[in-house]
Amino acid sequence: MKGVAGLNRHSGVPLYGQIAQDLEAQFAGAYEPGDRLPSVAELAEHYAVNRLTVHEALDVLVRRGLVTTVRGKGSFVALPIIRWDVRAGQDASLTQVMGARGHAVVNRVLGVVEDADPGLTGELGAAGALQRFASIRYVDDEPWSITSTWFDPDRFPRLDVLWRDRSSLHQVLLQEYGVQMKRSTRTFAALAADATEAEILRVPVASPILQARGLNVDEHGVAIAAVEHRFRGDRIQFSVELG
Amino acid sequence: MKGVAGLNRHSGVPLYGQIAQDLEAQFAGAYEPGDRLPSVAELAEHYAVNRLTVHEALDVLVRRGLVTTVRGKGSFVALPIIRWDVRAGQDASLTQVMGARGHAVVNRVLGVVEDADPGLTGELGAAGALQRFASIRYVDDEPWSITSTWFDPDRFPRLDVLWRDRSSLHQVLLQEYGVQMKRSTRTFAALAADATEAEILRVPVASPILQARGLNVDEHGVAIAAVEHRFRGDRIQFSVELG
DNA sequence: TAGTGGTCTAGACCACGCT
DNA sequence: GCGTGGTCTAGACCACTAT
Repeated sequence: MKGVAGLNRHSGVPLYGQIAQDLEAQFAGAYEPGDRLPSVAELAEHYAVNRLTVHEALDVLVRRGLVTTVRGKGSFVALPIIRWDVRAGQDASLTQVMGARGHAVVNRVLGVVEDADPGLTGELGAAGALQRFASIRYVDDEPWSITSTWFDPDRFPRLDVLWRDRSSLHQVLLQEYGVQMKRSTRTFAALAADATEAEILRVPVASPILQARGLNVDEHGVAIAAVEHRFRGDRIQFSVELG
Repeated sequence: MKGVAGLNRHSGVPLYGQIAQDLEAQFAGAYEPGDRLPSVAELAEHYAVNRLTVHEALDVLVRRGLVTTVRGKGSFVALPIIRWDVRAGQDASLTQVMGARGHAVVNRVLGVVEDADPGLTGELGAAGALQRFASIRYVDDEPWSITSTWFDPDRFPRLDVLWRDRSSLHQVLLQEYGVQMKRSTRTFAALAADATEAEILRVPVASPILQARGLNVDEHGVAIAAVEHRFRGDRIQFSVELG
């Protein structure tokens, strides 16, 4: 069974690319999501290439989200991607939407720091420095997004204490300050995860990240918070009604 | 100058990751965008590691868009990312916006095929199969996005002929059919480029792609086209004012 | 202990750009 | 021809999982 798959060493296409393509083609039919692939050693023998070459092929598929590798266990066809529409309208927070569907959403506040970003301070109409909250959102114990939220501490005193380990910021604002927070503007970009983000979100370095930045306002349209979300690209999409 | 950079072989962090971090840190200060980095061989000697290990470090930075490598020439600090806000409101097409700023926008129609996607057919209220236009958008001769656009051929007969090699679809629709096309809904996701997309957009495989799907409507709010853009993540961001 | 994927080395050859 | 990055091999060692 050597070289049976028809690898071409002089086609200009690297062997690991050909192997990745060959494996991907088999995912439609021969493999089910969750199936274990042959081990690196077995694949290396099957394709008659070095183990490293197989590893590079798997690396391509891992970065594309088609394969998951676990050290000591094996390589697996990735589970079908669960995409959630975070419909942009109104006041529906992810915590509420997902909670209604029976998912456990936990928001963990990592910490609060002073941040004197002049642009954001102006947008929020603050007099002094802002408080920046860093938090991670987990859905069913899986990390989904990293969020930075900037508030004016003069407008929301003691928020750093009140928001500690409570899932929903929306709830805290409503119950403690009587403020109904809504999304106002959002800017979307596709980024690649750096080492820190990758570790927090448990994805490979350089995985796609959907970045959503913008402003949140109260019921009178007054800006009360600046937000930056970094969603795992394999878990979230964002829907918007325009104009 | 061997091992001078303080690489730690027993920290659990792979050497290529440490090297990537070390290089990235130097980009703020020691290097300017466009500067050539030392060659792989020089870096290997500097860090006292194998060439392959350096290559893996550069690979991380390339995938994150921080470094560009050119075979036969060298590795270079990537040029500053030009991000363009495609403000979502109204009828402003990218062609118009960029043209007004002095950039040459060319839209090349790759081809037209029949596509009987039942979901899209229903959304467009079409009776029969749709026409799917595949096109690539170039800004200053650089590929920026791959677009698929679905039309009802009964509503826009001969569009496949009229839109060949004309930059602006908006213009064609306005001049030939008297229709003012606007964006209606958009869904954003972050994906990883597959081999085909990567080649067309001239980016590495698995680079971040900002996918925007949705509907376009005429001045009466009637759906006339379904659209899917795949933007290079390093070239485009999308801004939206929410309701 | 055996099997898995992850990293690293030394060395080789290739494709490409420049001079 | 020479230097560049890209690919590939053979072999080694490691970290982790399961039994």
